[in-house]
Amino acid sequence: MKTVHERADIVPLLAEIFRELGYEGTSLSRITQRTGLGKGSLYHFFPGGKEEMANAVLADIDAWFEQAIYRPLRQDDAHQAIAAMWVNVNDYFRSGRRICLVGAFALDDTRERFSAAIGDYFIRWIGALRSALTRAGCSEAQALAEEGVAGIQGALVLARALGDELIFTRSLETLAKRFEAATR
Amino acid sequence: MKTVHERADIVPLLAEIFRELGYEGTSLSRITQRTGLGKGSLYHFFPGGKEEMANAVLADIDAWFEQAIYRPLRQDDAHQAIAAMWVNVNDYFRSGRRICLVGAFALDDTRERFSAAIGDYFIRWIGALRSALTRAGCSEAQALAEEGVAGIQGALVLARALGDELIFTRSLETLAKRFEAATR
DNA sequence: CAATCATTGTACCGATCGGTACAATGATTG
DNA sequence: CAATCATTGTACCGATCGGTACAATGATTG
Repeated sequence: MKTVHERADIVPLLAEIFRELGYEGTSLSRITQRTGLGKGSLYHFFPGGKEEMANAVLADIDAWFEQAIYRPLRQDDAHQAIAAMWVNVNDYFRSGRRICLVGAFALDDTRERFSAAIGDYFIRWIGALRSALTRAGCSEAQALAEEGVAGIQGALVLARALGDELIFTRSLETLAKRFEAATR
Repeated sequence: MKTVHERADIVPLLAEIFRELGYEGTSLSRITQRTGLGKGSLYHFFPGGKEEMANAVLADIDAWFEQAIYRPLRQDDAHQAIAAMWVNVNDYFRSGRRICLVGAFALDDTRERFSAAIGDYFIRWIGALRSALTRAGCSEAQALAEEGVAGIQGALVLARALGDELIFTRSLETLAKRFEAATR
């Protein structure tokens, strides 16, 4: 028997595995188990092996954030885009049950492998958020944008460390209020 | 030739290795290289292997935070203790060049192995900080304490991701100002 | 229908993994 | 000085690592 897959369907599965196990903790045998794809298929779609898989995942994540978060922040109504960001981020990270793969990669030496993609992700997020804040009339837009993105990353760490979903959503609400106060 | 070591001298070396490579990324051969200790010594001091080494590191970290951060926050003058916390944290994390091992462990599935120690670390940090904030007259002490600890963790992620030391120190200063505004 | 070619499963590779066994070493103790 | 015992270096273990080779499969194309 032979099941045929498409590369695009595999990337989200890989993302979830890397998220749970980290780059070093993700072995090809685990990938085989959880995706149902043999090594033949895996290396057919990703000739560069594990590193190419991780790069594909990072590109996929970047594309999602670009269309769902960054672009609205840059182009749409500033207040609405910022408000939408909190909602979308809460959904995307499943109220803190899901972590940010980019943030996790940044913490250990897998950062060296993907430093360009990792730096880009945060630079663009902060930049887009600063843009919206500036348009909304915030005077210290850069500092507040950094604080917002850092706050989200920190809330993810706390939520995972405490096994507490509520703390993530609660942290986002606190940040949202602070942003509202700074843009009126 | 034979060099004799003590267990207490090894733990900080192990801490630095785990910090850089993560739990899964830290192999015994890397430990051997960087500590200069052979497997014989390593398993003599830590019969439980890698897991016992990580536990020893976590206990060491906990002890340092207890005496340098938590206890002052609980017992000393609230304003002074909070102000000292920002300084000590900035030093300890080397302005963001060093990461928080506990936070990093929380993000992937090494959390399962050490969940008790990881949860404890953050519970006690937040608790001690809340205690100081309450004594200083802050009305929303719990929320602000969570925001402070999360802010530090997030700032570490950002500093590493951007390879920017300044952002960490700057984030701490922003948090410090917010705390001062809330306690007067 | 025949030929092509993307996709797959399996067998296999050397290197490294975490861990064990144990004799040699040498400081400490009586 | 002799005996003890913590500490060490080395050889070795099976399991798993990431990766390669390649024949078999089967959908797509002409």
